[in-house]
Amino acid sequence: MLEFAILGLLQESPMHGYELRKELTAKLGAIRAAISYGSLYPTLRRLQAAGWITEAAEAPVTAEEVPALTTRRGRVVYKITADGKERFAQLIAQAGPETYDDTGFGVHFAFFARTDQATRLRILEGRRRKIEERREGLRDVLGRAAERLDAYTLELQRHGLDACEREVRWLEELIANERSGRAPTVPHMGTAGGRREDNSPPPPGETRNERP
Amino acid sequence: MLEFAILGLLQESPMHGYELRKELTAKLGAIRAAISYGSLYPTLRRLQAAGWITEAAEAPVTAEEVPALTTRRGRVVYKITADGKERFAQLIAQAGPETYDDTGFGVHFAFFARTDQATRLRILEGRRRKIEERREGLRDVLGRAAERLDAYTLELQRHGLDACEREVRWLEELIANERSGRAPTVPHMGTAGGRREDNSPPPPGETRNERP
DNA sequence: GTGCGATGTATCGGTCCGATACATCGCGGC
DNA sequence: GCCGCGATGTATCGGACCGATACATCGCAC
Repeated sequence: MLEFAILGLLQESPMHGYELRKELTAKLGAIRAAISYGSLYPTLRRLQAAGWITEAAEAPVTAEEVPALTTRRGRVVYKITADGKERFAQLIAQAGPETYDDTGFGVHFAFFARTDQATRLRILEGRRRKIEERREGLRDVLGRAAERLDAYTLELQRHGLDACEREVRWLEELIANERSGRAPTVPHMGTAGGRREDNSPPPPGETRNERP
Repeated sequence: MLEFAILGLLQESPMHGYELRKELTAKLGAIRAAISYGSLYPTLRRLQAAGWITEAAEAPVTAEEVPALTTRRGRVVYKITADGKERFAQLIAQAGPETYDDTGFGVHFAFFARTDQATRLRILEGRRRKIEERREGLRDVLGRAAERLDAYTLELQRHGLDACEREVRWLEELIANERSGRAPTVPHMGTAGGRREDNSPPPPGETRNERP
């Protein structure tokens, strides 16, 4: 998962570890807490060893002011390689079961702008199926095993069931949108305050403004 | 987390691994997928080594029919010890930051029937605080960094924000209920079909019917 | 000039997952 | 009668990721 996310982000622009973590946190904030350095740095090393990314030594400020007084290790900027882009494409294409669990789906969804429509559809439907299964499981427990469980556990299940039903509806809308051409923008099902003006969806596909 | 859940479940009745997993799945189905044997069995061994649980060898059928033709290892039933109960109480009392993350909170909540009211309140409020922080983070991104992100990422954030707002409301109701005496039963905020008849909440505290 | 919060890289132990292996039991079908 | 097969049951191994920790630098306010 981390591998996927890093490869995806580095396609937008080269970055060093710290920056990568911040961008990751911003992009994936909805689905998981900040990612740990304890996984980030080892993963970067692994990707580098595999040849998916390379270390692009940061040109120190204006290239002549270099203090060199200190060890001057400084930030290590990583950029994606051609092999890395290929790898990313391959990771998008192949969908294992982990593609549909909470984290896996979230990460894939976050990079939908780099995913072709057919794959987007496949992932959305796979996720829906998975959530529907979870929903049925919860309904079963709430129905059949209700008397075996205490009131708090039951309340937890109800809340979970509600979340499942809500997500299924969300996915339905996304799938419908996807089928009929245009990009996301579910019509604000929440109570969440004011949706800001424009937000016109870009055409599906490559969308993000690459920084030069 | 697993340690906590196992100790909690074994207080209700002795069980063997497989059964433990099923009960765990039923009780925690709302917050996480089935727990893996790859963590369950090692954890059982760890708990046993620590003296929190003991192996209560299953009396094989009628105690004389024992075939012994095969290795006859069979199921290993575990029961909690006095130390184990003490440990569980201690785990409830001390709340680290992990008590408020998705999994940690869910597991604690699932055992609220064994938790005193003051602690329940503390955990609910801690969770609310945490979710409010996540919510603010998402609002920030949606506000400040909106133009830097593609339409899909934004949609993901919106969905996440919606979930946060929903959970905060849920927690508010639980907290209000908790303060004014009686147990859970949030008034069915969902579209979720028919709530079955009674469901009268038991008084807070020990509630679950112990199997003899 | 000095302290302090943000920036930045890095490692270590521990928890948990997913895949895999293997044995037993009960039951329906042939 | 016996064969297969799905549910029950215990177990290990490699790998992913986390949380704590350590340490160095930079910019800036006091």
